[in-house]
Amino acid sequence: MVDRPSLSKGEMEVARLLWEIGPATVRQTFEALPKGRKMDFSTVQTYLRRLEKKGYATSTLDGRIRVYAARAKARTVIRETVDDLVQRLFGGETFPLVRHLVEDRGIDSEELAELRKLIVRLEKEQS
Amino acid sequence: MVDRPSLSKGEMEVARLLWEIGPATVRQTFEALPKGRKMDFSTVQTYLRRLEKKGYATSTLDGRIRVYAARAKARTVIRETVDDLVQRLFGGETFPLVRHLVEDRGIDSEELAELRKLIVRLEKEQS
DNA sequence: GACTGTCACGTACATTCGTACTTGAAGGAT
DNA sequence: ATCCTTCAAGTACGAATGTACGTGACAGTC
Repeated sequence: MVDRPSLSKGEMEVARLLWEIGPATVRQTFEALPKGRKMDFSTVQTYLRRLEKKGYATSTLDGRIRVYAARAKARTVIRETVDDLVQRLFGGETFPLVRHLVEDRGIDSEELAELRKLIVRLEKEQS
Repeated sequence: MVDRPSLSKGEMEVARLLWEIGPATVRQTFEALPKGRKMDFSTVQTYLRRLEKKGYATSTLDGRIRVYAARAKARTVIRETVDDLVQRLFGGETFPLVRHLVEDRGIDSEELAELRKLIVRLEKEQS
């Protein structure tokens, strides 16, 4: 397990874009920003550079254009990040966070149904 | 809605302690650290000071001892913090985080059962 | 009443973060 | 050939962060 410095908030946003759109140039990443999320082109560039330095991405030159690709798997990074949050904000307990999510935030009925299925499945597996 | 600067990771840990043990001195907070979590006494002190400066805590002098108390409600801070994470790491979608939590982390059967009850209740409410 | 431990409070300091500008090369349009 | 656009790469820079030390006041002990 590589031990990477953890992601900063801004880096997280850009990393997510990389996972979403796959290998991409700075411009493509920049353009993948959610509307309403204003961030300078060169800021995106900086984040990508930092992601690479931290080991979360790689890049290659395609001609004179640099293409960045995620290196760490989304799932892994999510696990690490959420673990950290759970430790710090919930003292290591997962459940309160789950409760907060389903109770205090809008989960629509479709998602609720899906979630219920998931739980039933897990309960079966566990027994 | 007071608009506070967001909590840093270290501040989060200490804020959580304050919520957990209620109003407390630096020493009490320090001693409430989970075993294994080594943090200097004066580091705790700094975090408490910063929490106050950011508006998350208040303090009063009791004799010559300063007592800190949480000012922002845990629930609110958790909502803000988790909102931010969901935005950045999941593009605003709550469900993937919930799924990650119940799927990829150890949720024991007791918690699963409780969660199922919770969902059923929410489904009733929603209809 | 000198010594020792405990605080509050101020200060420190390297690192990381957020956010961006500058410079110079390269490629396309005229 | 010249101009504009687009990049890469380097640099910038104040604020926040993690982590802690120093100093001076007070309190309890011998």
